[in-house]
Amino acid sequence: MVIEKLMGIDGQVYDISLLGRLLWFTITETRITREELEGVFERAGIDQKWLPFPISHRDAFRRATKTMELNREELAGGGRYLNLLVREVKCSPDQVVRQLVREIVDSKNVRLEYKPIFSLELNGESLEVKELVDLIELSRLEHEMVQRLARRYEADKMNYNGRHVREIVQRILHGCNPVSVRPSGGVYFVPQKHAETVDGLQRMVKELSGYSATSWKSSMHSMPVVDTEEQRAMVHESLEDQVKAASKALIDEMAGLIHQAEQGKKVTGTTIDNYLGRVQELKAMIAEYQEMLEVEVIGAAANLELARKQAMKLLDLEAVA
DNA sequence: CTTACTATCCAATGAGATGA
DNA sequence: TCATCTCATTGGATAGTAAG
Repeated sequence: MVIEKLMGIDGQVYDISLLGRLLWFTITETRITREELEGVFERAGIDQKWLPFPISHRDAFRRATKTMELNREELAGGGRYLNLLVREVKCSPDQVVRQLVREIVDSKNVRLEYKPIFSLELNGESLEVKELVDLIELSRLEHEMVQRLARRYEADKMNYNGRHVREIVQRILHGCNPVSVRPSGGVYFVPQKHAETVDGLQRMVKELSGYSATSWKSSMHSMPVVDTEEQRAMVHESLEDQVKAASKALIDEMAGLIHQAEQGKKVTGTTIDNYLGRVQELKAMIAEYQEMLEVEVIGAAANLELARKQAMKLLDLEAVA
């Protein structure tokens, strides 16, 4: 039982028992360099072990070229639309080649024109752009896209984006055994014992909001969940749903593996360890919540037991092989 | 072969347009 | 005014792919 002092709106301080926190966040498009990110971690008091891997040139090249794509830009004259597509042509350890393809949809004459117009190459770390058609033929839009590429690539090499940041947040949150309160995520309950980590996350997201690339800022909010019957029921119900869903996902995945194994495909020990690990993780989570809620999580536990049995069956398969 | 990462799909959501 | 739709955005899940 966790007792906290909370000030009521009447200014009085009350002793209140807290179950945990309800938290929600949104991470908007972000541009942040690794150095800046290290600074954010430092100031928020987050362990540097959660830092992402350095950005690879290859990925930066892929992201930068991907932004050259266009969808249904209406052309002068009417009835004709321009699409720009980026397609990968070659990928080897020292070179990536992509081509920018012009697709013109002509709805009046019911025709499709399709033509590679640029070759975009990454040789080692350096970007090279070669035109495949006469420059005269190029439209203003196409010119712009190509001109923007070099800067885009430099920027993407230096900066992590919103997706990266979201992943960092989620990885850290995962360690707090969160329960999604809404079916598709977005709002999480986190037990009080992880309140410190949640505080750290909130500090981190606040710092990160300074690096949002849009007018919308990243944000994370949380509010205390007071220990009442009603709140316990809310957490319990969400937990049951989540563990059932997670167990089912595990069972289905393992069923697929067992099927493959029966077809003669090898199932490696590490794959099985991976599943057993996930079963253990869920089990630990149920244990944590059972202790906290002082209830038996019966339905979910039963499902998890099924998952565990299936994992054991996988183990048997491995033993035979 | 495993791991990391991107692209892509799907569902939920909310704003705005449209029409009865 | 209200119901219905379309579109864009967001988060989650997953398949495919290249590096190590």
